[in-house]
Amino acid sequence: MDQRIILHVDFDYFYAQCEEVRKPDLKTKPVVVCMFSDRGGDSGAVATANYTAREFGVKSGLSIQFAKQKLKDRDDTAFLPADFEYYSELSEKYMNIIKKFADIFEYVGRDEAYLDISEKSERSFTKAGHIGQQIKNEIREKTKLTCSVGISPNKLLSKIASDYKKPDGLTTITPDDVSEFMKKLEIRDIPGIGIKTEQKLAEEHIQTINETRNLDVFTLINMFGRKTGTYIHNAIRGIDDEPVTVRAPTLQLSKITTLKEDSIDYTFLERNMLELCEKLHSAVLKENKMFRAVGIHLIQNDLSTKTRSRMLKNPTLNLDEIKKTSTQLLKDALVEQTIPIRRIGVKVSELSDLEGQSNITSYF
DNA sequence: GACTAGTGTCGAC
DNA sequence: TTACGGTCGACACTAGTC
Repeated sequence: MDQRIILHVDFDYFYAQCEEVRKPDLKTKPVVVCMFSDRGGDSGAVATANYTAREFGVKSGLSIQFAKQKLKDRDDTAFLPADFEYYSELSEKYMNIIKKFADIFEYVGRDEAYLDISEKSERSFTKAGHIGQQIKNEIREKTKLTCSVGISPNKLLSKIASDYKKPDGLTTITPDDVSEFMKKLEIRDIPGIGIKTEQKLAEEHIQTINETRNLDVFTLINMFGRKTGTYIHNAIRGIDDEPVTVRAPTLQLSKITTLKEDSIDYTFLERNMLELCEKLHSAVLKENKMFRAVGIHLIQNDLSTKTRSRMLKNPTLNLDEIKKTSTQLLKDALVEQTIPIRRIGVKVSELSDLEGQSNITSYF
């Protein structure tokens, strides 16, 4: 097979950079973009923080309270509520700048994308490097933002590469570099290997990529299942065949909220659930989808989760169907419930496009 | 066995 | 020392059906 050249672009601390765009004087201050929960006060988590805030140990995922603690000596810190609509708007604009450099463009999230540039780079890593630099330059000129770019023979390595030097980095891994490059990595640098996988390996006294290499694929499959085991076996060797493809249509939509207070009271939970159903239904209409499954998600106050779901007879976009099914699932789930619920959510899945359907109906 | 439905877990952003 | 969001996709595992 011909050499592929894949490029991964990742905007640095994207949400915080977006805030700096509309308020440039933030640039000299610590900026923490927060997702406040409905519980009020400082309940919630950090979405992202700029590098000034990171110097104080603040990073995404931390509780807002903890972040405030760490930044208590910087009274100029901006703790801003996340404005996802605004970030999405900018993201769309910025992605359009990048798109034209790609043979195939894959949008991954507001702040990242994969580009297959095999043809455009004429399969030369030198030329690919020039393209990477061009992308960074154009983004900087047109948006004042910095991004980090990774270039390699596959998606996995390009993602690792874009993360390797941040912010404002450009890292290329040629096929000849792969083996040396992998040696420098920690297990957790591999996308898809998180805390649980790391712990499970540690239980077997496996702490490094090199030690993991000593496990044969059957052992890994035994530990993690067929797909995950095979994935890990390949990933630690820098092997990945996933093609860059245009983003697949959404498979599920959901709404979740943190309750004002922990509860096991059906009436209270139902009231919150019905509100979520309304919001979810709006999202379904906006996306022009029909659904054929409804599910609920309960997070108990020890952070353990309970989910219930049900397939419907036919695809529908009826709000009452969501309400009826989710409240019934809630009722069933609460039988013998002793642990109070902290967060509650509702989801629709098995989505299908309404567009084709409505065309057919209007045809008759 | 292949397939579907349902529950729970993990990981990424 | 703790503190803890919302959304989505992938997959493991189990049970039931044909």
